[in-house]
Amino acid sequence: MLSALVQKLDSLEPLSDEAMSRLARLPVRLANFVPHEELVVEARPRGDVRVVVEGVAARVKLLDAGGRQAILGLLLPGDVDDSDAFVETLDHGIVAITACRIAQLPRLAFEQLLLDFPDVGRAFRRMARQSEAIARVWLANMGQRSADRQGAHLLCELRTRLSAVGMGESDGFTNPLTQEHLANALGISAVHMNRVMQHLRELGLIRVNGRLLRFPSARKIEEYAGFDPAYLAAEGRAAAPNEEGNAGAPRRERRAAAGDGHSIAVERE
Amino acid sequence: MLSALVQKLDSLEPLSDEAMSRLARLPVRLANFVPHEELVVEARPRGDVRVVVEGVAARVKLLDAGGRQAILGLLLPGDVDDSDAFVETLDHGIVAITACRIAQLPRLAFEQLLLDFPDVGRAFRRMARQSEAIARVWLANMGQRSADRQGAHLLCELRTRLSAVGMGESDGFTNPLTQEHLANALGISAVHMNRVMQHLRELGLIRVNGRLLRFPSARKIEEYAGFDPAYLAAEGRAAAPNEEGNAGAPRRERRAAAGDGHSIAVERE
DNA sequence: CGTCGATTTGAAATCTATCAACGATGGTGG
DNA sequence: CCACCATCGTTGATAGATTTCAAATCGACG
Repeated sequence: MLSALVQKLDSLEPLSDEAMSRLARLPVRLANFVPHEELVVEARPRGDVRVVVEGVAARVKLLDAGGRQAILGLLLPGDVDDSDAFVETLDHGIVAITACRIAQLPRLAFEQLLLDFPDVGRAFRRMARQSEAIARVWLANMGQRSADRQGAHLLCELRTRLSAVGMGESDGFTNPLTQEHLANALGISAVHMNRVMQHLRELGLIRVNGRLLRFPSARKIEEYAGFDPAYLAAEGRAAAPNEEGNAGAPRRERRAAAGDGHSIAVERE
Repeated sequence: MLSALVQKLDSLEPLSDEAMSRLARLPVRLANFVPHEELVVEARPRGDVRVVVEGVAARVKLLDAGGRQAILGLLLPGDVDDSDAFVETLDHGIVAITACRIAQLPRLAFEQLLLDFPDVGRAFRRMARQSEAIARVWLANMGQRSADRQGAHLLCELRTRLSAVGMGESDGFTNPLTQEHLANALGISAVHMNRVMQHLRELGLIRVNGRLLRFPSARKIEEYAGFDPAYLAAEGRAAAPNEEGNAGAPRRERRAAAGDGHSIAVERE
C-alpha cells in the first residue's frame, strides 16, 4: 500500500526494519480520484497526511482569469502532500493528473510514529527538503534557459523520478503528462511545447511513440538539458563534512570554469 | 542583535517571554560581508545556523557559462539560511546583495533551544514553510505573467517583506536591489527590466527617486500584479493584521538619496 | 460514424534578448 | 578642485523567441 513511500523514505534515510513494518501497518483510508479532480482545495490546518499511492498529481495555482493553471510541482507515487506543513495560499491546490489512488494517514497516528521512530522523522524531513530543492531547480530553469532546454530538463527529471519509483523502463518511460501539462509546468504555451518536442525529436534526443517516451542517449539529453540528478538523489550524506579520507567520492562535478565573472572578495574568518 | 528574527518568529507563532529572552541571549558570532561576497559556498552539513541581522542577501544559482547568476530567493533581516536543510545542488549558494551583517548560531545551542522550547521549534518550522511558499509563488509568477506584472509582483513582495522587518516607509521603501538584481530574479535581461520599470512608472504604479521607491496606490499596483499578501502573512494565528506601534526603533531616514546600497548603516543596536 | 481530447501546422502579432552605445552619479587620487 | 574610474540607469536598433488565433489532423472510443 505504502510501499512506494517506504521505499523512498528508506532511500533517503535508512530505516530500521521495525520502523518500516510499523509504517506499512499504519491505518490508512484510501481514496480514488479521477483526472482533474482536486485532492486538496485549500489549507487544512489539521487534515490527514496524504500520500500518493498510484498515479500522478500536481500542485497547481490558478491563473488570473480563465481555466489555465500553472503547475508548480509534481507528486508521484510515494510523494506526500507535505505532511504537517501544508499552508498554501488560497489558490494553491493539488489536482490529479492521471487517475490517482491516495492514502490518508490519520494525523495522530502519524505523529505518534514520528515520536517512536526518530529515523522516520529524519527521513520525512529529508523528503521535505528534497521537495523544496526541486522547486528551486524549477525556478532556476524556468527563466534562464531556452524553452528547448527547459523541456529537456523537465523530461529528464520526470524520467529520473519515475524510475526511482519503478515506473520507468530501461531507456524510457510512459509519460503521464500531456503536452499541455508540460507547457503549464514550464510556463509556455501548449503550441510552443509542441514545437519544443518536435525540436527535441529532430535533435535525436527523444523518441516518441504514443505515450511512450524514450531517450536514445541519456547522457546526451542530460548534457543538453544541463541536468544534474544530484538534487534528486538521496544525498543525505553525499556532501560529507569534508572529504578528508573520502576516498573515491563518486560525485561528478563539473564546475570547471567557476573562476571568472564576478570577482569575489574572499576570506571569511 | 537577533531582534528581527525574534520579531518574525513571534509573529509566526506567539512565543513565551522566556523563549524570546533565551533566544535573544543565544551566543552568536557576528560576521560582516560586502556586496557580492558569498555567505554560503556549498552545503555544509553541520554548519552553524545563519541569520541575517542587517542587509539583504540572495540565494543564487550560477548559470551555465559566464558570470550571470539567477536569483532564486531573497534573504532579508530575520531570515535564516535554512540551516540544516540546506541540500543544494553544487552551484546553489548565498551571496550578499548589500553589505550584510550575519549572526551565526552554534548548532548545539540552537538545537538545545529547540528542545527546551517547542514553540520555538514550531515557529522555525512555520518560517521554513513560508520560505517554501515564497519559492512556489515565484514559480507561479515567473512563467505565466508578463514581465511587467512579474516586476510589479516582485516589488510588492519586496515592500511587504521589508516593511515587516521595519525597513519600509508608509508608502514606499528604499530598494536595496539594482535593476540587474531584479532582472536576475525574474529571469529577464537587465535592459528589459529597465523598460519594465519605465512602464510601471508610466502607468503611475510606482514613483522612483534614486533608491527610494514609492507606491502611489498600494491597491492599484497589487491589483495589477495579482499580488495577494496571504502567502507572506503570519498565518499561524488567525488573520491578525499587523499591529504597528513599534515602540522601539524610531526610524528616520537619513542619507536621502545617498543609498548606493554598498555602505551599511551600522550602529543602532 | 461522429465525437472528443490531444497533437500538429501556419501566419501574424508581441515580447524579449542582444549589442552598442550614452548619460548620470559618486568615489578616488592627484 | 578636477580628471578619472566604476557602477548604474537609459536609449535605439535589430534579431530571435514565443504567443495567439484559427484550423487541420489524428487516435481512441462509444
